[in-house]
Amino acid sequence: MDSDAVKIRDAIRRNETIAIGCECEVDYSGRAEAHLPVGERLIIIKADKALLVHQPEGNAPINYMKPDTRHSVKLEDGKLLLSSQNTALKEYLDVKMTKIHFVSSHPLKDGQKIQIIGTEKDMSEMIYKNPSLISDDFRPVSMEEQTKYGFIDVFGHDKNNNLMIVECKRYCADLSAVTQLRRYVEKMKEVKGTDAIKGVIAAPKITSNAGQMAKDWGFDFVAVEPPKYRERFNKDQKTLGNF
Amino acid sequence: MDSDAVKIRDAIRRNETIAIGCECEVDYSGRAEAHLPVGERLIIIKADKALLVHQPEGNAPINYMKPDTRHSVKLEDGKLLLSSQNTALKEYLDVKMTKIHFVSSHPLKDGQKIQIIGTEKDMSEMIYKNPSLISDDFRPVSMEEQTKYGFIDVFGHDKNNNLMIVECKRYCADLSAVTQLRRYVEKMKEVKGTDAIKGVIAAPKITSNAGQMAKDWGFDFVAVEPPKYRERFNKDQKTLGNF
DNA sequence: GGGGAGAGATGCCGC
DNA sequence: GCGGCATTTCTCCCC
Repeated sequence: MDSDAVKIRDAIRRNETIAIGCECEVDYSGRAEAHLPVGERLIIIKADKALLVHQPEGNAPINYMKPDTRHSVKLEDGKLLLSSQNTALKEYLDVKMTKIHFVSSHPLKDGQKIQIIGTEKDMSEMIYKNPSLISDDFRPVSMEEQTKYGFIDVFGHDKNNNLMIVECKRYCADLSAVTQLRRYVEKMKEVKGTDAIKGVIAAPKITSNAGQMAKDWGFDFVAVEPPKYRERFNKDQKTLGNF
Repeated sequence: MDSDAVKIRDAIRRNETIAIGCECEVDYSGRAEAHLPVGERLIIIKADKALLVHQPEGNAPINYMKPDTRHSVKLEDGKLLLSSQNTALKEYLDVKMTKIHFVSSHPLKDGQKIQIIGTEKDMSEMIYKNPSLISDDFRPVSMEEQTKYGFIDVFGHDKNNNLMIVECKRYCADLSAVTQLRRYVEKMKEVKGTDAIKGVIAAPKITSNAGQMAKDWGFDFVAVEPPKYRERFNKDQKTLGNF
C-alpha cells in the first residue's frame, strides 16, 4: 500500500487519469453532507482533477468532486487516505481506503467533441422545415428564438394570422412542459395585447395530467417523434430517414 | 491486444468491475444517435453490466449504457471491438479501441447506501419543526404531502386560518419553482373555493425574474438555508488549511 | 457570471 | 409501470 500511495501521488502530479479498485469509506461535505460506509468501489481521478467514486452497480457516481480539485494522499494506520479539497466551491471529500485491489493510470489526451442527433433542437428544426407535422396551416417564422418572454422552440402563425407557439419535448411531455408553454403564451398575449395565440405541445406522448392541463388551457397536443438520421442499428423504422 | 481481449472477456463473464485506459472511437444508437471521434478515454464496465465512457476531462460520462447490457468483445483489423447491446431498451453502443494502455479488473462487492443530509426533504422537515423560519404566525399541518394537486413540501395556515403552501428549494429558486407553486395554489383555490391561500417560496435565494414573477402572483419569498448537521468535517478541513 | 432550459438526463418514491 | 419531482443534478448557450 506504500507503493500504491507513491504511484497515485505521482500520477496526480503528472495529470494522468487514474483508476483505483479498492475497499473504502467516503465522507463528503459541501453542498450537502454525506457519508458512505465501507464497501468496494472504483475511484477515478481525471486529468483535470475531477474525482469520481463509483459503486460496482448503478449508472451514476455515488460521490464526486468537480474539476480543479486539489488531492493529497497519505498513509494513516495502514490505510490510504485520499483527501480532496475544492476551496473555491467549499467542497471537501475524504476517501479512506482499507484495501487496494489495483491502481492503474495513464496520461490520457482527448480533445474530441461528441456529435449527437435527435435532440430537442433537431426536433425544432424538423418541425420548422416540415410544418405540416403540426397542422396543415402552420406557417413557422422562427425557431430556437431567445425572446424576452422566453426561449421559444418554434414560433409562427396559422392562415388566419393567429400566432402559434410550439413547445417541443423529445420524450413524454409532463406538467412542467405545459406550464412552460403557458408562461410563454401568457407573456406573449400580454405583450401583443391579443388573446389570439395558440399554444402547441409537440412530443411523442404526454402524461395524462399534462394532457388534461393542456386541454384546460386550450393548448393542442401533437404527437411528433424526434428525428434520427443514423438508423444503422435499428432498421425497422426508416420512414423518418428522409429528413 | 489479443490477451487484452481475453482478459476483458473473462472479467465480464465473472461479473468483475473493469477499467480500461485506451484510445477509441464510440458510436451510440438508441434514444438518440451519437458519434465520438478517436481520442483517449477510460472505459468502465461494472458488475451489473453498466458501461461508462469517460473522457480525461469533465464530470459526466460522454457515453454510457445502462445496467443489464450485453457486451461482446472481438478483434478486427488489429482493433479491439467492444459491442454493447441492450435489446430491451433498443440501445446499442460500439467502442472501437485502437490502442490499449491498461486493463484492470476485480470482483467488487458493495451493498452500502449513502447517507445524505441537507436535501430538500431535510429542509421541509426543518421548516415544519421551526415554522417561525417562514413567519411568526405560520402553523404547519403536514409536510411532503402527496395530494392530487401535487406534491406539497409544507402545508399549513396562518393565525387567521388562511391556508399556506410552502415550496422549498435547496438552491436558487427559479421560474419553474414559481410556476410549480402557482400550480399548487391555483388547484387548491379551485378545490377549496377560496382565494385566501398564501404561496411561499423558501430558498437561499431567488433569481431576479423568478422574484418578480413571485411578486406578480402575490407569493412571498423567504430566505432559508438548507440544514447541515455535520459541520465537524468542515471545521477539520479548516484546521488543515492553517498548515 | 447569472439566468434559463435541455439531457441519450438519473434516481427515488408513491400510486 | 406511470407519474411527479429532486438532484452534491450537469451541461450548454445566451445575455
